[in-house]
Amino acid sequence: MSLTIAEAAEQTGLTTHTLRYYERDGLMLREIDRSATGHRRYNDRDLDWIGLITCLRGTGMPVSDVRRYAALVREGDGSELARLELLRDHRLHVLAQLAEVQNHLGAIDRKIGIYTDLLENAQQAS
Amino acid sequence: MSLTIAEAAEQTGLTTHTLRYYERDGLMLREIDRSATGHRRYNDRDLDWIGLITCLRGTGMPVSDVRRYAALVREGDGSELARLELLRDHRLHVLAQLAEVQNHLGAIDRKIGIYTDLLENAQQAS
DNA sequence: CTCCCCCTTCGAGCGCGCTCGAAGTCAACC
DNA sequence: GGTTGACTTCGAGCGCGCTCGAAGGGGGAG
Repeated sequence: MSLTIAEAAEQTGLTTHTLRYYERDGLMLREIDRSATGHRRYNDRDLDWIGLITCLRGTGMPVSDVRRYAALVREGDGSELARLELLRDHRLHVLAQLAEVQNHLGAIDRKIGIYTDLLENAQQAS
Repeated sequence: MSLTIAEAAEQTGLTTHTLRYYERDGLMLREIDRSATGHRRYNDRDLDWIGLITCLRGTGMPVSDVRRYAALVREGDGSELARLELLRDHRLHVLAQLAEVQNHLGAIDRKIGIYTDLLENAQQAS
């Protein structure tokens, strides 16, 4: 139940470079365990946390905010409200961004409709 | 019905810097008209086109693909199918990206639920 | 013992999409 | 005539998030 960095990379879909980068940039909850020879060993909790990072990053949260969130979790008891607020703020950003993308997508779909009709008519005419 | 670059920026929500950048990077359909003194004058068609660029960029299309699309439009008759394919490809990317974001958002919402419950119970206990 | 591969750290580099600043022109207003 | 301010071009710079390469250390297979 502990993975090398290469295995963790495979599992999470990130690269080993990115995993090390997240760690040195303070996004991880703690320093990753090491084997006797100094190699990183990722456990289940590490992978869960990386999963959460992926959700946050994948919805556009800046690395700096992920770092802040990680710091709150590291603080432990008492920071729950701050964490909740951070997540709720982010949620609103994501919803706004989704609405905007869907709006833009609607315009693109209309454009696609125009070209589709145009080409269908051209085919009929030929 | 022709706007200065500052007015066009205001209308489109872009900056004057970005408008010039789009032009020199080949995203516009043609060179923008100039006043007697060499100042840019944006007309309605320019603004419509910038609106489309905004939709494409706002849904994550890379500048290089917008440039390709603009080149196809400039080519004129005969490029309609290529334009349609480009838009359809992009549409699929957007849909995939939306699905991923919504998926990630679900995980975040569950996390928010956990913290919300936690804090409600804490409040009851106090 | 050698080979090979995966790991380590550190710091530099990169790709994208702007973003900015310098230096200059011109028109309008006081 | 001087000042202000919006515009011009050009090229450099920046912020983000990785991404990569150099240089070196084990450790297991043959």
